[in-house]
Amino acid sequence: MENIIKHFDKYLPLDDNEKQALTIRLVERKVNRKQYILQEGDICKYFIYVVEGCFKTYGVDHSGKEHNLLFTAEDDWITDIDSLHKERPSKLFIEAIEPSKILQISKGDLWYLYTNYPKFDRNFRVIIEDKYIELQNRLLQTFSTTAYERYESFLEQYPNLANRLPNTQIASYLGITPEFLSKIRSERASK
Amino acid sequence: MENIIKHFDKYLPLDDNEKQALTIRLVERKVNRKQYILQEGDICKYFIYVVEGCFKTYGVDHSGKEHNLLFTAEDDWITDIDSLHKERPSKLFIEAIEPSKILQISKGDLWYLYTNYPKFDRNFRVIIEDKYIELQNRLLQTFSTTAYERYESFLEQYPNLANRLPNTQIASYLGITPEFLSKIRSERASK
DNA sequence: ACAATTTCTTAAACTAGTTTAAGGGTTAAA
DNA sequence: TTTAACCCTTAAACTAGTTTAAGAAATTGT
Repeated sequence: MENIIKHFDKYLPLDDNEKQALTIRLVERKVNRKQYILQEGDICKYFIYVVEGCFKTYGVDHSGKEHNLLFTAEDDWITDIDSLHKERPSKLFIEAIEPSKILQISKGDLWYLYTNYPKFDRNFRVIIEDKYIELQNRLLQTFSTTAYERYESFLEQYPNLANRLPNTQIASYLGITPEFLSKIRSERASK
Repeated sequence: MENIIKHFDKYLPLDDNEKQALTIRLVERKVNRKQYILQEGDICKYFIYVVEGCFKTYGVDHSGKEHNLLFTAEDDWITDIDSLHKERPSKLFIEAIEPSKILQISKGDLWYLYTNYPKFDRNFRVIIEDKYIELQNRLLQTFSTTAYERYESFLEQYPNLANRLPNTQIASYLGITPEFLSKIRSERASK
């Protein structure tokens, strides 16, 4: 629980009341590698804080291929906002790629915090704004750079994740096939 | 000003105090076709509500090509959240593609509303969540469909914009060249 | 420690989308 | 009402990235 309190210090720090209100509503869970915390068709019920481990969020296209939208590691939040808010079936899978520990808060509890402790409205507004920025940069990059450049900047931006993830997953994140990533890597290596 | 009040009715409706606090902080501006309300390198100063007209938000790659991230028409919001929040130079251009009318609120005034009228924290949280969902769906689609499919679904999703925009702009939004869009269109027509 | 599964690489044939070029059509401003 | 700027289309040559296939290497569960 310490981690998540420290996490909020980066935004508007919580007072004791707010800390208490938050912590009694968080449920800790352990998640195994390859275990799903959300599957396509489910209605997403939780906003989730990752204490340790790593998750991938992906969609599956009509030919069955997976496309990684994002990775989420320690001290970051994950959910399907679309499904959580609109209470409609998710189009996404969220799967642990390492043994992980999470803190989850249900939609009802989160709504309770929003209406009774306005600071949560503020903090989650900023958290989501940060995620919006991340996504916008990713989209811009996807349109305006080659796969080679995207791989370079992935390595720079997530030096930490690059070691922990199989190349198949990175390829899916970059929007290319693992075979082509392999080619990029061998070109890179010969320099 | 009526429009924007009605707009908030879709979220948590504003009471008279809040309406007043908002409207005295909004500045109305007319913007000509091809006029910028944000240019690369600028620090974005406003959160903007589009009363009428239409804007494109795009980035320019190292070879000078434009890539449209999104279009924003009536009764929608536009800004560069990244630049506005972090006060760093924007990577984006926001340009009117029709003569337009906007209501702008400065960062300082918006922050004032956030801290003194918590309902704005709430409402803007939800507005940004909706924009996040939009962007996420767009990214997923970009990865998992062909240009042909993307064009089809653009026509479905924005029947309204399809007539108002030149094909060059649509191509840039779809992430393809105008020449290839032209090919897609002629294939479509021959069916 | 072993068997099973997943992952990585290479290479050849292929394809979706780009580039370059050129002609004709439309819009907008002087 | 002419000129400039932009827009749309077609077509041929090209290229970034895919597909298919197959073998070797690394991880993982038991």
